[in-house]
Amino acid sequence: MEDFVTLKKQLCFAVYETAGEFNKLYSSVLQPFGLTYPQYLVLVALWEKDGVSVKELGEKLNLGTGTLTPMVARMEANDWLRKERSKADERKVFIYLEEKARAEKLTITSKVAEVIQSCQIELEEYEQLMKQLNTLQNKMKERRL
Amino acid sequence: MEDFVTLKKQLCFAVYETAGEFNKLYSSVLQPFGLTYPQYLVLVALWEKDGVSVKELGEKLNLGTGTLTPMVARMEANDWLRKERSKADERKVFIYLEEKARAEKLTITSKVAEVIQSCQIELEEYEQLMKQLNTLQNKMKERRL
DNA sequence: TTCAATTTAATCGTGTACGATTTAATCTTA
DNA sequence: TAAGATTAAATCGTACACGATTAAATTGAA
Repeated sequence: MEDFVTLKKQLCFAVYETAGEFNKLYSSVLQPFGLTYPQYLVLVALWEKDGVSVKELGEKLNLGTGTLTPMVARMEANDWLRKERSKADERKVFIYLEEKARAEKLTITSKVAEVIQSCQIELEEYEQLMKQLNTLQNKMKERRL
Repeated sequence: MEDFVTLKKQLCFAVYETAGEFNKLYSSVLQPFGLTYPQYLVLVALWEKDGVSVKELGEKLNLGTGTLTPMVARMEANDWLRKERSKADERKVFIYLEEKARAEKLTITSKVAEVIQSCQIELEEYEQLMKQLNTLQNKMKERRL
């Protein structure tokens, strides 16, 4: 009558674990490029839309400046991107991809796609998971107003 | 023909985001108890089985000593648990719940359950997600041998 | 027009998380 | 049984991640 609370039964833990697995899997692919998994997500966001402010990037990735500022600095040091303070509004800092990021895009995304393919995830399963995770997220976001 | 690579289409990002949402949701519940979300997971593991070695705890949570050692130290400082070096094998360190952790168990788990309930997650959806996440994890684990 | 509210990033402190190395204890095997 | 292999935990260095605070620029209302 008591132990409903076990790790294996917790959805939160399943998500936590899966996120960890993705992190490890992607890291192994990205390491040769000198990229971490979160840094790769930044690149994906910028490949999608270049020249965004830190705020906008943060909204896309659900990250605050406490995380982004140092991460962007590291990526700048590694020539992935460049920061530029806006002339029009000096509070804003825009982030632009560097040549290296554009040049390596195809190589990196191909390698990543290759590894994901090799996991044999059915398209149907993939899409259903995406949908369910989104519904779940929305419910949690609503919950905390 | 090109931009299949967008954040919103990436399963890895959906999982990453969802994990973040869980973290924030749980944190808001746990903060009054002076617990972080990962620390709560440690408690769940110990409520399930008390008196385990650091290694065993790490296997259950998918965490290494680089993460666990300092975390356990903090939880020890906050009277949630106690460390004890094994007499039989002095390499091993066993972890035991303290009174505080046993006493607060019901209060904590009730509060957590309450918040999760309020998210209105259907049982069917919950179980399907669990199942799919597990299959996904297994595929990724297999992939990296 | 000025000064208080807001916005944007940077900074700070704490807490995971991971791979690699180190140290100490135990086990193996020649 | 002594040396080498293995195991367990601690330690180290790096990199997120978050909430709170700070500092500077902009906006807006009296």
